[in-house]
Amino acid sequence: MPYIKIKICIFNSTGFPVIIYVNDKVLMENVTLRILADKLNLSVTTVSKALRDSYEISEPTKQKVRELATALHYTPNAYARSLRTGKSETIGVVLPEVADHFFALVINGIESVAKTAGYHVLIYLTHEDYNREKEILEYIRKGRIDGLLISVTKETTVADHITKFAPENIPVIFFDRMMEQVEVPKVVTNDFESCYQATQHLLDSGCKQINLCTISDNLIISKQRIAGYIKALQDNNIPAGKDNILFCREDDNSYTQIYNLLKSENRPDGIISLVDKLTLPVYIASEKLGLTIPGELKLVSYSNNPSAGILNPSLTTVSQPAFQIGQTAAKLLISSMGSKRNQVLNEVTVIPSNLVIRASSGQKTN
Amino acid sequence: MPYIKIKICIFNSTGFPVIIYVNDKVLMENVTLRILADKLNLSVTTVSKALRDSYEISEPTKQKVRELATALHYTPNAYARSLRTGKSETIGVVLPEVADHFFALVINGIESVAKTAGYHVLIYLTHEDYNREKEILEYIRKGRIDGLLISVTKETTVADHITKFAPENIPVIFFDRMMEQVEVPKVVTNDFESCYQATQHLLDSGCKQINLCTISDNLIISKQRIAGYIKALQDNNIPAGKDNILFCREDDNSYTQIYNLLKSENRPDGIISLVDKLTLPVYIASEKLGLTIPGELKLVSYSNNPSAGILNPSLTTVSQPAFQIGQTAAKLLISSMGSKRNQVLNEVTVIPSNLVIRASSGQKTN
DNA sequence: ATGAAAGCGCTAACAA
DNA sequence: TTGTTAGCGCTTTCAT
Repeated sequence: MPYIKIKICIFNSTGFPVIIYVNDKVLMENVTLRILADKLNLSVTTVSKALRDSYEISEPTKQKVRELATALHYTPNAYARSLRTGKSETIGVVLPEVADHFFALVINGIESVAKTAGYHVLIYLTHEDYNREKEILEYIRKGRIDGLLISVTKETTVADHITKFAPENIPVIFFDRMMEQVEVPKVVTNDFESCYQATQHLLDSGCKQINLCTISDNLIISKQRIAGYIKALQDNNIPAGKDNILFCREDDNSYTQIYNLLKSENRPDGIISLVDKLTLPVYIASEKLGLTIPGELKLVSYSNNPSAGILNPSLTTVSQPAFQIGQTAAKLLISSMGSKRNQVLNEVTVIPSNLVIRASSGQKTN
Repeated sequence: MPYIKIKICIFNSTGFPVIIYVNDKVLMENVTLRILADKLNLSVTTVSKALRDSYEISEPTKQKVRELATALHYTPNAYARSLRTGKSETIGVVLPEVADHFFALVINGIESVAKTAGYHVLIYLTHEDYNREKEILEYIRKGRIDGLLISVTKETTVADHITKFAPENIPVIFFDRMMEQVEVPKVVTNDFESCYQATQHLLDSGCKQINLCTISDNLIISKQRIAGYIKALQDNNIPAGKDNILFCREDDNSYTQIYNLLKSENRPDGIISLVDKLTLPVYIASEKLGLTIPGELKLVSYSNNPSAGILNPSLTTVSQPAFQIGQTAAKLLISSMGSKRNQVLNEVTVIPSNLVIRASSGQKTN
């Protein structure tokens, strides 16, 4: 016997399917409050209130409504609700890059909080491009998000595109890469202190000449780290100059630069790497040159890479509280979205980084 | 003279600010089509059509409308438009983890395509938790997204939560971690072939006994890689058994397991690591045991880590086309959202992985 | 305790 | 070429 399938679709005025029958069985029905109301002989208002557990509605009615709603898999239409209430239960996250362990962990933190609080997370990547950042903010400023978390690009120097969110009543919070001149809350880590601490640690381990390796950039966080490094040296009466800082431009061959540094006459006996990706080059260059770590060269690196402990020798790191930064920023944002039209203050939350001492800095074996 | 600031806000019925005056200057006005229409003595319809460059509207009118719109920074209200059209210009991405270089690159690929096509990207993380995946899909099924890109958790074995999207007319596409039984397009890489190729490569380099190292899991992609490995051995008349596969459970100390393997009587002379994070342990264990790579042990690893080339010796990798997978999946999704109610076919797009031969597998010096 | 009516801002069918 | 009208699905007064 041949199988005959009859499918009937009923569309609404917009051309959207409302009911689909397949062989007389209702396959899908776009369940709205209206439909629930009709089936129960109630008004839309009552159903709406019942589902939101209003005190105005009697218990038996609520019961009936809830039952039917779950039976028909009712889910409120997000657009309609948002249009009416002006809220979207969505927070926007704008950041330079997601293929970076630090930012990835921040996103995890944000997402965990958002999920718990019932918020959705829209993510936009700037790829360190200021124009793209501007474009994105323009694009999401109206109606898509209830709040914004942002970590600016290295290029960002003016903040017009960010301050525009205030009049829209969309709270903004900076995380990690903030702009001092914008009066919104900021969640950052203690870059000055952590680098001061790292420097002091190397000095305590016996280093006489410590170099900094970084990628050239304009970020406040880099400047603060450098300042912390210089301050620590000064406090120990060691002259510090710009020539002790190695800027490895991203497009250059950073390995060669590091190799040359370690090969030179006055090579350092201590290195602080401000970025993760310069760590491996230091290890390999040292091995090539027969320099032992931590014997002849001590190393500390900013890193959130879980393989730090497994390197040989294990790597002393300054590890940033990425997950907590994300969590904290998200919590602050969500609570400031709750308070109606109360612009939150220009407060800075500092979550300290951890100096995790392992073998590469010489105070611990293995 | 004291500075007096007078701020007047006018709210609409919902309690939202419509106009804000500060000292008689309009600071903000929630610009809608209605406001544009009133100021220009036109109807809302005309303005709407003009802004969408309709052929029905005269050029001078369009001109006027556009001018005022940009002058007042008009942006259409996304909720209202979505409610009316049933489209949100948003695609949802559900995946296990973002702090994983592979997935991070996939997201970059998706985002690049979405951005170009004018789509927003909602990201949800499952953290390998099936229940969370189910919850998330339930949560976004109504009205938030126009299309879904998903890579399932290791735990996911049933697909009810995914098939529910078809009747909502929301196209779904799998990327990387797909489910064979669900009839939607899939974008994957050639796991069987790539592992076959890696195995053959090691055999060609002179290996007699090749072991596989992986984390125990149920993913199809892992099974396919293992199958490819076994097939290659068979094709070379080498017996292959499960005992040549080392399962490093995530919670165990994988380093110790690898160390013991390399220390044992019948240690392998070739290793294929199916996951990035087992690479460094192999390097370190070899060094501890005085085994030279590639002399006594040849190594290939699945990895998207950019530092593969910088390891010593440089690491031969199977690198997955993560970015392209993201791009392709997003393109397919967007094109299938364009075609009205035409369910796309159950097609599988395979984007091949690359075997990047470097020093660790012995066919290349340096 | 329940319901009628208005309207969020937009688009689309249908006049004029 | 422009305007009138209706309505997407929901929440929120304000009756009843």
